[in-house]
Order: sequence, then structure tokens, then C-alpha cells
Amino acid sequence: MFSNEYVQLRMAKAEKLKESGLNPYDHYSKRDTKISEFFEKNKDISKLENKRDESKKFIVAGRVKFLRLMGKAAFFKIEDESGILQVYMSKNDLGESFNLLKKTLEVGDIVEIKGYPFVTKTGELSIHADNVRILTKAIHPLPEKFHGLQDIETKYRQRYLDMIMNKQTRERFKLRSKIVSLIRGFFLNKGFLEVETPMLHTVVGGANARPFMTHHNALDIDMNLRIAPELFLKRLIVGGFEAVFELNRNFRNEGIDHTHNPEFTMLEFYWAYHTMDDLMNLTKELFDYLFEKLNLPKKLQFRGMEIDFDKWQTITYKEALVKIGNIPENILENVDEMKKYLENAGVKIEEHIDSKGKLWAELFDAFVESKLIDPTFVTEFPVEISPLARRSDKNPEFAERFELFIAGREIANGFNELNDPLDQYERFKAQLEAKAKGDEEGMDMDYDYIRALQYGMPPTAGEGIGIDRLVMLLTNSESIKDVILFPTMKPKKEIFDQDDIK
RNA sequence: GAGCCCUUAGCUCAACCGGCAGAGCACCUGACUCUUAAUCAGGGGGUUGUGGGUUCAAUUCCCACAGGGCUCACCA
Repeated sequence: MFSNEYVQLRMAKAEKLKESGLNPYDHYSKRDTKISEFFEKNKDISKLENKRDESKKFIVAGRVKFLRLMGKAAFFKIEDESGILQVYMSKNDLGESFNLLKKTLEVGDIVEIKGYPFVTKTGELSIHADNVRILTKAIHPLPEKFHGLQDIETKYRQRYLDMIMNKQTRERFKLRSKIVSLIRGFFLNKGFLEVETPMLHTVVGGANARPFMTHHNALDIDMNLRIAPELFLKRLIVGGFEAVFELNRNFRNEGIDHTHNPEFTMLEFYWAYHTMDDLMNLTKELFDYLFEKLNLPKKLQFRGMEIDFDKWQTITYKEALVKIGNIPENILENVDEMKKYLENAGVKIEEHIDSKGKLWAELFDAFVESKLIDPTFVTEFPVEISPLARRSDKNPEFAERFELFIAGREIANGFNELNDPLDQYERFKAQLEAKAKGDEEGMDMDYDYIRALQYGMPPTAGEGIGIDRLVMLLTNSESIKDVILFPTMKPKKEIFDQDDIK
């Protein structure tokens, strides 16, 4: 673990500090100024006659990023969360301490500087050190200073290193944090109540996906990590809460690729006495709010596409198939002809896909989804693929449901909630039948949920928004791993080291 | 799940048709009191992802495995 040649050399330097009575892992820092504050407070130093103010003292701290040692003086740059600052130190000012620093200070170390502001000959506002303390000795060398860390795998596996080396990474995750807190604020302002429902479930439901299974020892029961919070949130509506949201993790035991991580963040919100039209308006309002607060251009660049967030559209599922997917309208009522059409296009169809609605969904995925670039609400979903949505009064084949597509991807999914307990019972039964036919993503029968609906759920509309994908969109990120701090990775075998067992 | 590609020093990358594994940064020694990827002189550092195979000879060709990336399929 510590056998690397460079680590050994740096450990020897830490030892040298100890021998001089200095703790290479000292805890107490007297930092009184962030680097951004240092720049703010000293921006006028260059106007002074000798370009320095020895009467002002600041204590700053940060990680050494560049180091230029000369015979009796040195320049180095330290970086804290707020910025990067050049330090000048000389033997004149530091005496013997300078010699020790020359032998022990390295790029990567965390240091504390006490000094005064001055401007160098080349015009850079810097700090002139009276005192330099190594607070934390880094014994692992950093990647190369010019090219930085390039290896994609290392960026994901050692995010801390990615963060040390790449400011864009730090900025991207700060932006994610800001987006999440803006969304929270938006819903709280609208009177929604933030709640936390279980992540350990005993019934699989709320979405169509394969769950992670686990076991509770004391109760001796199998449990699954939730694939969605939906059914619990709607129980809260039954209980009398009229507007709730939950913004947290879901877990799905499925493939990993650049848009899927086994754990991902989902916003779900439920709004009693409102309709899906209210949801669509609210969604648009949320996007406008985010664009305004984040100061983003309404014509957003994403993966080579330009998305116009002033051009929101609404289209029905059937219209989308015909007008955007260019599918002949006359085959849309004929299961066999749709199957033939899909097979001719090379789409393989699983056996449990045997109804008009499910085939529409296959056609939609194959021919429509990727073409929906500007924000588009698709409405009038087939009822078979919408097991929790209210059936349309006008046409019982359709559910009162919409999905929002942006940049060829589903971003949100919402509907008027099904609150007829009998209809819900039948829909669950259809899920069980699909599961029996081999659909591994079918829901379980949730008896308690049916019971809850028997008590009466007021007319309610609910929606889910995938936060990771939203953040990808707003940060122009290619991979979901770029917006998740610690993405799921297959563990890498660490090389066995004899020293570790001694 | 399928196809294609990648893995060489701590990091970023070379190595032509199979012929002694190199460079820059970093590191070590020395010089240097205003440098900006500091500079100058010298030096050390490698089981080429792992395991097999072909060959006089393999970073290079073949096979398997591991990890990663991209594309397609499925899912959000």
C-alpha cells in the first residue's frame, strides 16, 4: 500500500518534519481569509506606490498546485475552494524555516500562509509569506500539472483526485447541488410538503423495473430497494396531505450505460385537486425558474443539438407516431401489421408484447423518441403501459398521462392518478399476468395500496422527473457518471500486497 | 446482452513491417532572491493490465480473462 517509490520518498519528508518538531498532520489552522476574499480585499494594492501593504496581515490556506523553488526564494500557488493564489517566500523572511520547506514542501501538500499582500513585477496580486506551515503532508504525488488527470476510469473511481485536478468537475457538482436546492425551493414555495417514504420495500411497485433484493435478518423477510416512491406518496394523499414531493434515490437492478446508473435521483410530486394540465404548466414554470436562476440561455447546446426552451410543444401519442415516426396510420389498430412493421425494421419483440398499446410503445421507442429535441409533452398514452394512471373518460383505451421529452430523452412522466380501487386492482392483475408471461419488470399486487384507495384518494395528479438526466441536460454532460459524484463501478481487484497483512 | 476500441514509468503520451522500451512533467543531486507549465547541469525510475500460445526474438501476432470507453438493444 505504501511501497511505491514516490510515496516512500514523500513519507521520508513527513518524517523529516517530525524530526524538526513539526506535525505533518497538524490539525489546528488559523486561516482567517478565503482566497477569493483575499483578492476582493486587496484588489487596489497595485495602485499603491510600492505595490504592497505590509500593515495588512492575512492567513490563507490551501493545496499546493505549482511549486517554483529558487536558491533563496520560491513562488508557489495554493488553491482553496474559492480560488488559487500565488505565494512568495524567501530566506530573508523565513530564515532556517525556508531551508526545511525547501526540502519538504511539495505539490499536493496542504499549507497555511501568513503574510501581506503585494503585486509582483509581472503584475500578479500575491501573498508575501511571513510564515509557512505544512498542515497536511500529501504522500501520494498528484497527476502531471499541465495535462492533469485524463483517464476517464480514474476520474470516476477516484473522484477526489478528479476534483483536486479539475475545476470543471467541482463546478459541475456545485451546479448540480444548486439545481437540486432550487427545485426544493420551487416546490416548497408552491406549498408542497417534502416527505421521506421508505426505501426498503416488501412489494415491488410504482414503476416497471427489476429491483435489488435484500433480506432483513431480524424479521426474516426479503425486502427490495425501492424502484419508485409512488405508491407511498399516494398513500399520503389518501391520508390528507394535498401536495407532497420527495427528492431522493431510486434503485434499479438493470444495465449500466451513459444514461443509467443503478441508483439514481428522482423527484416525484403529487398534487390533489389538480390535473395533468396543471402539472404540465408547473413543469414549464419549473424550467423557466431554473433557467432564470441559473442564468442559462434558452437556446441550450447539448451534445451537438440546440434545444429551444422557448418552443414547448404538445402532441398526442398517436399523432407523434404518425407525424414524427412516419408510421402509416392504418396499421395502428392492427396488432399483426404493427408486429410485421417492427420486424421489418429489425426490432425484436418479446413474447409478452401482444397488445395494441404495448406495440405502440415499441413503435414510439423505435421511431419517435430520439426525434423529440425541443421540449415536447406527449399525451394520450395507451392504458396498458400506464398501470397507475387514470383512464380517459373520452376514450377508455387511453390514460390521462403525459411524458416530457427533451433532446430525444424522457425527462418527466406525469398523469392523473388512478383512484378507482377496482380498476387499479384489475391493472395490478394485468401486471401479474405479464410477469407470469416473462416480463421481469412487472409490478407486484399491492393489497394495502388497493385498501388505501378503498378509503378514497381525492382527484390527484402526480409527476416524476429524473434529476440526473435533467442535470446532464443543464450541464451538457455526455454521461450520467459525470453528474453522479460516485458512480457505480465494478470493483477493481487491488494488487495483493504482502505489507498489508503484516 | 451483442459489436468495435483502449490498457506501456506516479501522470500525459511515443515506440514504423515482430528486432536492446523512450520523451515531457513529477522525483533525486547540484546552481539560482520576482517566477508563471520557471530555467540550467547531472541522475534514478518499467514483470508494457493478468494468464497462456506462436516465434531465435512479442509492447507489437493469436487465444482466454479482468477493467474501462463508444455504438446498438432494454430500462429512467
